[in-house]
Amino acid sequence: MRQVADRAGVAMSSVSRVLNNHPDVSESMRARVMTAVEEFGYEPNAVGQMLRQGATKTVGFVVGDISNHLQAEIALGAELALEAQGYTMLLMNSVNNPQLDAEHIRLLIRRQVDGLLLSVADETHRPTIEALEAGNTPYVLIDRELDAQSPPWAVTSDHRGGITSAVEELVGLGHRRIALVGGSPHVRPTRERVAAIEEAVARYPDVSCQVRSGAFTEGHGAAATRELLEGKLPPTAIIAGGNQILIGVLREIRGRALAIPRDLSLVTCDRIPLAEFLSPSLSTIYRDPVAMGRAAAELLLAQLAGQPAQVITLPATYERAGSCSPSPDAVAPTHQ
Amino acid sequence: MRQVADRAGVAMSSVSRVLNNHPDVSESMRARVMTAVEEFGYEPNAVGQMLRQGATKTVGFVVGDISNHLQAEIALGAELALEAQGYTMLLMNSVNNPQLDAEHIRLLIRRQVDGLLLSVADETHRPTIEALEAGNTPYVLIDRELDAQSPPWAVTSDHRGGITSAVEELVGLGHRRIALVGGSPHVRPTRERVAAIEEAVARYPDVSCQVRSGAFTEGHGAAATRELLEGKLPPTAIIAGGNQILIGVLREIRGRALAIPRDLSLVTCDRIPLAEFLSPSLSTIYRDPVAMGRAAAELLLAQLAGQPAQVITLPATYERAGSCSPSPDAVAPTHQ
DNA sequence: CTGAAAGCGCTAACAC
DNA sequence: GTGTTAGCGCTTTCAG
Repeated sequence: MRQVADRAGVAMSSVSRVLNNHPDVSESMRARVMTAVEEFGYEPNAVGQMLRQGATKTVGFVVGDISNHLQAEIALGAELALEAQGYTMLLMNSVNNPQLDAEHIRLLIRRQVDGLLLSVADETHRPTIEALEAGNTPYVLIDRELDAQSPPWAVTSDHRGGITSAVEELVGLGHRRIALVGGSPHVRPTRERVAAIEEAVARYPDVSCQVRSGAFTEGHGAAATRELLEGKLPPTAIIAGGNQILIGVLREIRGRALAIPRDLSLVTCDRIPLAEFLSPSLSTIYRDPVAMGRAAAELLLAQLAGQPAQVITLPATYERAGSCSPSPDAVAPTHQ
Repeated sequence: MRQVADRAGVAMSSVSRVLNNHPDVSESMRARVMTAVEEFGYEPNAVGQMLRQGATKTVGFVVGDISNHLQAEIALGAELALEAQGYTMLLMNSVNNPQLDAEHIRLLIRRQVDGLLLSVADETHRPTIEALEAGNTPYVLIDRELDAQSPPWAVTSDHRGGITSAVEELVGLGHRRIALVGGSPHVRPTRERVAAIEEAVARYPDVSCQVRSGAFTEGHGAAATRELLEGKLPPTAIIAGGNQILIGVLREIRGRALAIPRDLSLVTCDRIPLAEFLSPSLSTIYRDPVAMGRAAAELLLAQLAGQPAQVITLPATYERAGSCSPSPDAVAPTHQ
């Protein structure tokens, strides 16, 4: 910038004013400066600006695993919304390790991000909460609830609504034993889904549910499914609580040569690209992850603009497809 | 930091030395400083360090669309490798818009990233190349070839190997008309695949291929498939050049109620999570995207360390599955 | 309307 | 070993 100023024969402050569209600049000044800028192909150094202005126009995103389609779409939605407002996103994968969550939060705060978007692996992990409260960097939670001091800013999904609709349909189809293979119990989605299925089932005296929380992994999906199917009263319908879990569930079902939906009805949470081509197609509790990411970004920007805390809840809707059919129990007794 | 120095009764430079593990610090100094650091919970401001040191320990990643599973895994591999060396990743989605690629490159350079990882949408887009040559920020191409001045740093996939194996198997199964539904012709993967299928087919006088390049979209996948199947000599085997294209191809095939592999054999490029549960399972030309991302990150770090330019090529291997069977042409003439 | 000067937080020379 | 000082690139008072 010094170069540009010298070349144009003006002070650095004038160059700065021109580049920042300050109102008090004469046309002649603007012209001379711009000529010099073009001549050198000068581009302002953003790090200098950050230091001076105390703002980095950068947002940190702590995500479990970007290779998970749901999280990738959330990240996409957030990135696009942030970019539209001149912000850039620093992405850190915590591979569902709560310890890494906390380290990443600290690192991002040291890097002076203006705000954080958080989809942490464990809401109860103390170091995570401490890292957040030590810095006073604004943050928005993505489908998480933290036991923190400050009023919560978050975008959440209406998992209860989705699960409730699914359970009602399954009960209507005659299912009396429904299972949920959930992910980590330390995050909101699992807790909400568990609560919802238990409440929904409680409304029908002859319907029961079995819940297997654990982790958002194929391994847990498979192990829980095995356990359920080998139990004394195996469920006639299973709800898989996420993409990775679904894969484990499907693997176990395939290994037992069970036919969906004849032997077992299946519902999954969150859409996944090829699902429409499975036969039968999968009943899905859908939410719009790009919209979630966008909403999270907008909440963060609102927070940065000084607005009061708010939580946005987005819908999760049950979409019936071919993987659910009347329970064998409901039809079998009369025909066999 | 001033606070910490005052509290410990030492100079700021001493605090800096302690925090950076400079060899020439006495134990007593270290102790006093650390006490003060703990007391205030002091964390160094990375922006100050960046400005002073002229390095940001940040790498920019320009990606087409992070919600594409292949690219998400590449990003994951890169991020993990970078983080291990203390680098952080700025992610920008260009939604396959070459103009955005160029803008993102300029923005990242203004932000003083130490290097760039690039998976641009169009290798021939002049502004992209100009943005790269204007800054002299090191970069590594991810499966791209750019007509630039500097010697190329890149990680590439051996698409030729993968396509060649696939074609050979299909020919062995009796297929004589093979089609490739490719993505954008302005990127290396498409060019390599096209060249490979044409070369492979040229070795068999009675085998021909049809190529439909276009875009990495479901729409192109569907449109190209329709065109091929409605043509005079429809192919008996199709190779889909990517995840999105695959979806379009499958949609079109489903719409025509064709059975795979009876009516049509299908091969796809790049693994996608649920593919193993399709029936039949999909023959796939596989490459390890996490390894690609890791390799790209390592190349960039090598470049930053002053090593000479290199290109790493990773394998793409054909994995046979249920979606390929003998051609109807090969068996039909004798039996009908 | 424009220039001079201070300073954001940090580290690396250079003195002592 | 430790302190002093300068300056990374920028913007923003404050004077004029």
